[in-house]
Amino acid sequence: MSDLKFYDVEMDRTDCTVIHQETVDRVRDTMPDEDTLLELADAFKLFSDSTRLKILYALMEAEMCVCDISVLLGMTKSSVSHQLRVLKQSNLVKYRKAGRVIYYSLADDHVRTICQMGMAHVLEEDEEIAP
Amino acid sequence: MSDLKFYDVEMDRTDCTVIHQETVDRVRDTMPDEDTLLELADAFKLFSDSTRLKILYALMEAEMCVCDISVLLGMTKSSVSHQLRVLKQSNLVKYRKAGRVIYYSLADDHVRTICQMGMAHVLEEDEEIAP
DNA sequence: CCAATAGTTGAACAGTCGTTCAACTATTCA
DNA sequence: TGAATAGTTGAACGACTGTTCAACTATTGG
Repeated sequence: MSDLKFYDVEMDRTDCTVIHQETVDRVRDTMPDEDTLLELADAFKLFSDSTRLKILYALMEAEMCVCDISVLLGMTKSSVSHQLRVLKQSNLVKYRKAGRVIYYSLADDHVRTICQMGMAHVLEEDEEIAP
Repeated sequence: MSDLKFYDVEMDRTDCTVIHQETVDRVRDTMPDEDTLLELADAFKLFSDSTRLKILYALMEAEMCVCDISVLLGMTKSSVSHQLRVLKQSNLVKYRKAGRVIYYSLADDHVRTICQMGMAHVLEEDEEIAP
C-alpha cells in the first residue's frame, strides 16, 4: 500500500540508510524505555550543578539553615532557597522548622553513595591524566 | 580599620547574618575544593541528557556506527555526531575507523557502573511512590 | 503590637545547551 | 575519475536553567 511508503517517508529523520539492521534490532530490544531514560537523565541532572553539589556536601556534614548555607557559599538566600526547593521536590533533602529558622538535612544516604561514586570516577580520570 | 569594614560590606552577598558560625566553619573545612566540585558537576552533566544516555545504553550492547545510532534513535546523523563528540572528548566512548564507516564503543566499564547505580536510584524512587 | 529577620516566591535576565541546517571532508566503488 | 555516501563542523535558533531583584509571608522578641 502507498500508505506504508508515505509513513516511512514521514518518519525518516535520519537522512541515511541502516548499515547493520540486525545490530539495530538487537540493541532496540535491550534498551530501557524512553520514560525510564528520561527519569534517569533527570536524576543525574540534580547532581550536575556545582551549587547543588555544594549544598549536598554541606548537608552531609551537618544540618544547616538557609542563612548558614548562604554565608558558607557566599550566595544570596534567594538563590540557595531556590536550589533547596529543587532538592526538596526530588526528595534528596528534608527539613525541620524551628521558629523562624528552617533546618535542612539529607533525606537519606542515597546522596552520599551517588556523590562518592561520581567522585571516584572524577579522581580516577585525573589519575589517568597525571599518574 | 575602615578598610576591613569596607571589605566586609563588599564581600557580603548574602544579606543575612550567620546563625551557627561553628557549624559553618566546620563544614567549610570538610568541603571538597571548588574545582573538584565543578569537575564532579561536569561529570554528572554528561549523563544528564536522555540522548546521550540512549547512545551510551546502545553502546553497552554493541559497537555501532553513526548511521545505526541515527536510525535507532530516529535522529539526524548530525545530532548524533555532535553528542558523540562530547562523549569522545570526555573519554566515555572510543572509536575505530573502517573505510567510510566509524564504529563507536564504550571506552571502559565506568559508564556501565555509573548508569547501573543511577538506575538503581531511579527504580528505588519509583518503588517509594508505588510500592 | 510592631520592628526585625528567616525564608519563599515569581518575574526578568543572561548564559548554556541540544537540535537543525547547510556546507564541508573523506572514502569507496562502479 | 566522479558520483554516492559516512561522517563532521559551525552557525543559528529555541528551549531551558541558575541567579538576582523586589516584594512578599511568617515568626519572634522588645
